[in-house]
Amino acid sequence: MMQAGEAEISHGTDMVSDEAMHDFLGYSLKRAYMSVRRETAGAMEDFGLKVRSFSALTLIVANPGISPSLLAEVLQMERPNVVLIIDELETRELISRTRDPKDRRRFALNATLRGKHVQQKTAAAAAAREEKITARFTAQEYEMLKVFLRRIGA
Amino acid sequence: MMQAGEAEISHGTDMVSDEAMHDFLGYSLKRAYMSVRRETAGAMEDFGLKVRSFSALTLIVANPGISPSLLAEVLQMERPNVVLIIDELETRELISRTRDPKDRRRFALNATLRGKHVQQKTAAAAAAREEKITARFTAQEYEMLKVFLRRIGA
DNA sequence: TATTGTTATACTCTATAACTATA
DNA sequence: TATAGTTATAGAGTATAACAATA
Repeated sequence: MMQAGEAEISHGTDMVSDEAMHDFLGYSLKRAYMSVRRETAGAMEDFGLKVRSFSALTLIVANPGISPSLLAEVLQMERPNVVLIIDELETRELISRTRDPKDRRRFALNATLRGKHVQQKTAAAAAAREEKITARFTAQEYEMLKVFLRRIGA
Repeated sequence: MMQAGEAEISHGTDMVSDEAMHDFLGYSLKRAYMSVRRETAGAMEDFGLKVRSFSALTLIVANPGISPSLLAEVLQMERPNVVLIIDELETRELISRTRDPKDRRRFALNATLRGKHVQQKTAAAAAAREEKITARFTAQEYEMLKVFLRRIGA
């Protein structure tokens, strides 16, 4: 069954659609995710951040003193990849890396004043872009959607 | 605000959470997508298919005679990448590639009998895995979720 | 012994440029 | 001149193995 707004592509006399794949929740989720990402990634790049750098910076702002290992766990990334992101954020002086005196293996990550500013600006720009999409929902629908997504997500 | 089921990770006396990122729809969508994908990717690999090979095979089964270019457009992939997937499916004799006599630049892609069988088995296995997750929803909730996702997706 | 951070590396996925054959 | 399919390649993003410092 065809749904309003679905892209159909002509194919001889017929139409081609991806309807068969929409039987899978994963496919619908990916399409939705990619659609939102296309919007927000642009906003983040305007401030020199990739999506994952912005995610890391946001979590460091929200969780001052977090260690790289915890950050990797929360973001569901491997430790070596987190190191690269932290390097980038530190080079741009958006965060600082200081030894934890209680456990000298660990680093405590903290956003600099500049980092906090960049995070705020970028978050506002990304949120504005998301509103292009979330405007398609009533407040009640949007709340339901968020609840549903968090019921699925790890 | 913390929500039921959210992962919290201890961090000194505090807890670390990714709550700040859930302000962004894109983040919640990605978490949900990755969660479903982890389930279904395993099922597909059991039948020797990657997620994208399965998607291509499914669309070829559903749209007999589709061309590589149309397949790329529907799957939102670049043409060169589709060629690799088609090569793989053809080598495994799951699809056939025949010249379109009306436009000899084009190929018509069709699933072989074997390809149709593999697609059915894989789809059933993937659907069974998705049910682990969709069981968290009432039928009504699940229908709403699908409608919401298609309202977002391209 | 185990863990944190790190380095180097490999693998997958995706994107771009340029070619050929057909139109 | 434009399009379909292809090739080669480059760039992200992600994953694994192994090491030094610390616990």
